[in-house]
Amino acid sequence: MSAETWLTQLHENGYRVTKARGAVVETVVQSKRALTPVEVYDMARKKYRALGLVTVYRTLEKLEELHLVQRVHQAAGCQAFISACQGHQHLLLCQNCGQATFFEGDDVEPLIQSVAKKTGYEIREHWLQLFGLCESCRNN
Amino acid sequence: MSAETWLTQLHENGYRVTKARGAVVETVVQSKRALTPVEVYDMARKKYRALGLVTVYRTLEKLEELHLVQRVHQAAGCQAFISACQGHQHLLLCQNCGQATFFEGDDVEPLIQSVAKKTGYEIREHWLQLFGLCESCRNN
DNA sequence: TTACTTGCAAACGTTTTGCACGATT
DNA sequence: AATCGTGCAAAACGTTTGCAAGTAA
Repeated sequence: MSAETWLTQLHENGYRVTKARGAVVETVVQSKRALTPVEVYDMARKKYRALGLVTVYRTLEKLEELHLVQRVHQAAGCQAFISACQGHQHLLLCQNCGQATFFEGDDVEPLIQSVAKKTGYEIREHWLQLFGLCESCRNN
Repeated sequence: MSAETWLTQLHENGYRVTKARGAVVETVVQSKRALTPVEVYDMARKKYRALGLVTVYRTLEKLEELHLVQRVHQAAGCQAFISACQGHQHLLLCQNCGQATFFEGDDVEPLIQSVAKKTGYEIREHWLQLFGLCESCRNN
């Protein structure tokens, strides 16, 4: 998905389209890795020098609210964000290069049903992440 | 598992058994919920007043290292810890009362194999958490 | 006795807030 | 013109570190 689409989404939800938001959105859309707010700040400032870190936080907050971005949980912490425009998806992360890949998790449904039955829970959300080595990192 | 077992484990790994560690361990072992360091601190201080927050952090670090405790990732963040004495397990969390239940995730293996095949990844770790309402919270 | 452990205070990095100025609609 | 968004500075927060005193082995 393109940065323009995201900006349109922001606009349609009553938010204004500004240079600062443009730089943040472009940075996150283009990245193949999950980025921390400071990483977004450093990268986006190459596109728009006057950008402030506070604006990065506030923009990421709005993007998360619109489900354009999702949080990535890792051993180091869970302050990293990645583009998530296709709705809820499961993540596969390369422990070497950090590259993130989404995968379909249809197979999770039966597991959820079975756990719900065994435990008496009503399950409302699930969250699955896999970690390993991507093809190109395996070959090095 | 009991607090004594944990303290023995600490001892066998070259760590000393102290009142401070006893209070932290007892608190975490007894809890059915994941606790943040500050929550552990507040609760453990009822058992040992002189306890410092720093010691809680340092003790949780050692317990995590020995795999007696595992980190719980939630929307609010990933600073909560829960007893994890049975090795790697999957968590089911009640969104209302916070109660945590472990469940077997044998069914995850085929999914992992299939993703590995499709993506070319070598998958080394996985991480699955379910969220919902526990039986007693559903009935209220 | 020795080395590990402790609590305190201070440092640190991250995230949030208050505010006057600036920009978008 | 009105409202929303901005960057700055400062505050708040969670976590880590240095250190001298205390404690387990």
